Amino acid sequence: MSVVVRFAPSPTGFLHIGGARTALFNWLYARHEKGRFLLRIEDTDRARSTEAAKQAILDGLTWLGLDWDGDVVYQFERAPRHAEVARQLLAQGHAYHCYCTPEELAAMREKARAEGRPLRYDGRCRERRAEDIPAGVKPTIRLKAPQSGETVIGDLVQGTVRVANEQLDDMILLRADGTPVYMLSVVVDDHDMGITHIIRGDDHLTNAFRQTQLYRACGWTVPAFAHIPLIHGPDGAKLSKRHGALGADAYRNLGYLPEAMRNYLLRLGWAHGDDEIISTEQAIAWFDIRDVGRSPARFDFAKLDSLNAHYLRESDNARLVAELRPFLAKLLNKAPDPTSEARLLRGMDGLKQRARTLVDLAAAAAIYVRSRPLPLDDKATALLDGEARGRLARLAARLDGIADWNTATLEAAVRAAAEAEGVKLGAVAQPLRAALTGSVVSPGIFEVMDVLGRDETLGRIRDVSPEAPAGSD
RNA sequence: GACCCCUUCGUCUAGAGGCCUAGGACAUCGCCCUUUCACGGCGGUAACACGGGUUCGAAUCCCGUAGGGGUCGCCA
Repeated sequence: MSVVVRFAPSPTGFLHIGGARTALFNWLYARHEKGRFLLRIEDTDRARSTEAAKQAILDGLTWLGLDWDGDVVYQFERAPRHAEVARQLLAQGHAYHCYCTPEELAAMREKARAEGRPLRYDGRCRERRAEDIPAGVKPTIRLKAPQSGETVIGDLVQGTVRVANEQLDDMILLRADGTPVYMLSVVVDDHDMGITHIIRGDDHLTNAFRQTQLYRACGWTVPAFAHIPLIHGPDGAKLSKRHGALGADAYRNLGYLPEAMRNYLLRLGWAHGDDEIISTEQAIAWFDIRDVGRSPARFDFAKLDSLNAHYLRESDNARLVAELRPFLAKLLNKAPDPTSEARLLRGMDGLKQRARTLVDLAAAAAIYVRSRPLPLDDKATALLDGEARGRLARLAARLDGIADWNTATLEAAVRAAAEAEGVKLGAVAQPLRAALTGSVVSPGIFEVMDVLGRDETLGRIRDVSPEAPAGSD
């Protein structure tokens, strides 16, 4: 039997990190098994579902490279079919009308809570006689669930989990207004879509029992379940926004690469021996839902950062230049011009090994994009005292005489200058870096000069020279 | 409260009775490389929640305790 899985988010918010991992695991399992990965938008909550949230989810999946098969299924459109199944169950005697009002139900729960009993519906409408039916009350339809015995699910991640049927009550299938509830919609859709494996968050584990009862009542095959642990914050509690409970777009804006996100999320709860850097191809080849761990993992930005730094270093330079555009535009309030982009491409090898995110990279890359005169940060300013500026002026004359402008000739010139001044290389190189980059941290200085070219290099040095105050050129 | 699940270095994890003096990665500390910062290299600190069993032998199996999490809607 071919595997069919689905990712079924409700469009009431962005694609958060937990959902992204659920989608990843479903996608990997489908690709590994050469099955199908379907997408269903659970938009039955009309009040909370929004078009923007739906789009954010689709964009998030696309950005992460998790492509789905076939058309997106919208659950709301299938409400008539869900209602039909409920009425069918009613006709077959597997469900019944319940005339209890929300107020009665609330009172029932309150009483149970006060008496320390489980908060379950007592099934009082199961045997309600015709003359007892209150006038003017629209009934809901409830599942007539087994009252004894136990319901067992064989979960691919959690193992065999069983619960006594007394713990489960008769759930509502169809609301008084005739609309289906989530539990019904999910089961009907999963069945109709031919889902063979339901891979979802652990928070649905208890739902699996009720859904199993529903599958049985309908006479349908129960799919395999795999409830994956939730992602927690650094403190072990629920993931908060500050700790990473962000939408996919937020991670994108934070400068993370989709392949880094995939690798990080994959290793949260799943491992393949000691492997840490895992390509998507390897992930597909190795992934098995049975290898997912049972304990929840904590989200750790530091590890994500290190993975991102790795993928940044591995990235193609041209791609990075392109990825950098929006970050640079935001940082400098202008898009890089062609000259800058050419410099970025040449200087990328030196830049990318120093960054953890695209935001870092943009900040470092700004040295090739900013126009003169460069703003100097505090440390650079402190470094450029009168003595240093004097040395730079003398260095400029020496550089001007270089016939062939490349890292080797530049290094030779700067070293010769330091020697002539009777100082260590750093005493010349650091002020030079300050003048050329406005900072005391940058890629190798000879590389910077090479990328900048003769005119820009000399210009930037002149900007800080004693004779020509910054900003005069 | 009831039911269910979880528990190896700070974090993610390897580990499926002897290969464990518990391995890797991130983080952290130190050293090397070095014009800065990174990268890279080398090395260090650091964990089987606790208590009982079972067994010749337990991180691995069983029971209990503690801690954490999830679920108990005419939300999804």
